[in-house]
Amino acid sequence: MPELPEVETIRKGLSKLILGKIIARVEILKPRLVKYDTNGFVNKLTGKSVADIQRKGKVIFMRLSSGDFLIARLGMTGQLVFGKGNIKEKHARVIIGFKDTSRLVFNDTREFGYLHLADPQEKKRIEEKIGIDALDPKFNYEYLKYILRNRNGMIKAFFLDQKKISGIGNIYADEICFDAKIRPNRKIQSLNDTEIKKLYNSIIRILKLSVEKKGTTFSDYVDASGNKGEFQHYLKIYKKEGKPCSRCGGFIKKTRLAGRSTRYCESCQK
DNA sequence: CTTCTTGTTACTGA
DNA sequence: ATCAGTAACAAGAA
Repeated sequence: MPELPEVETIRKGLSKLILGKIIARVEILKPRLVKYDTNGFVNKLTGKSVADIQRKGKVIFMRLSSGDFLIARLGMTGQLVFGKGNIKEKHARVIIGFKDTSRLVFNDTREFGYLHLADPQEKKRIEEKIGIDALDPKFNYEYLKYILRNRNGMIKAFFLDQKKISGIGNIYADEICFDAKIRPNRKIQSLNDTEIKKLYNSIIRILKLSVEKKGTTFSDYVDASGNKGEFQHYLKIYKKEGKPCSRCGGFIKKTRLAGRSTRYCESCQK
């Protein structure tokens, strides 16, 4: 579920809820979802606290008081929910209990996400493998044009590839293409400067608006306090197949692209 | 029963 | 080397 706006909402929420709290115990319910060794994971967390929380693309980096990083990848259905007392979570995979008895629970129904403890060198290495964050101030129109040069895939596949730009997933890729009036299957080389500019503006507009609305809740996504997002009420194309296009009344078609379901308006997206 | 799902990676073939 | 398509991880909804 979580793409950039959802992960950013979680990051902001956690930053208000857990910074400085001393970790008293760590319960690993699904060892497979902890990289890499279970004992080291518990030992390196116990007695430490989270000093600050960063994000790049869809990845959360929690810097510990020790200097190590607790890295969270949420996959499709991962959640990081803070709570007090006993929370009955059916799909809890890791529970981090704080000294004051509050706790942070990593839930993940489909188990595609994982937690990872890394020293500063490894954290840097992981961070460098991820492309520029789509809301990084350094990501401007010239930057997008630069990373698109010499490429010739379909624009949506490019957006989904986290090594080029990070943070855009299947929902926002379709919403961005719709907003820019560009078909998701357009070849990169066929895009002129005006179209690249429109795509750039749409990336920023859509992602910022969704961060404002605290992300999209379709099924699993909740923020660090367990609340749903609001951006699902603003979606224009995702899951709208069969309905008339809100912009032009045209037919919204569903296809498959880069292995993912893809929606676009046959009339106003060129 | 089937097909679908917000992510990522490995593998295949072109 | 680059690109497109598929399966795999696993669980649940329709």
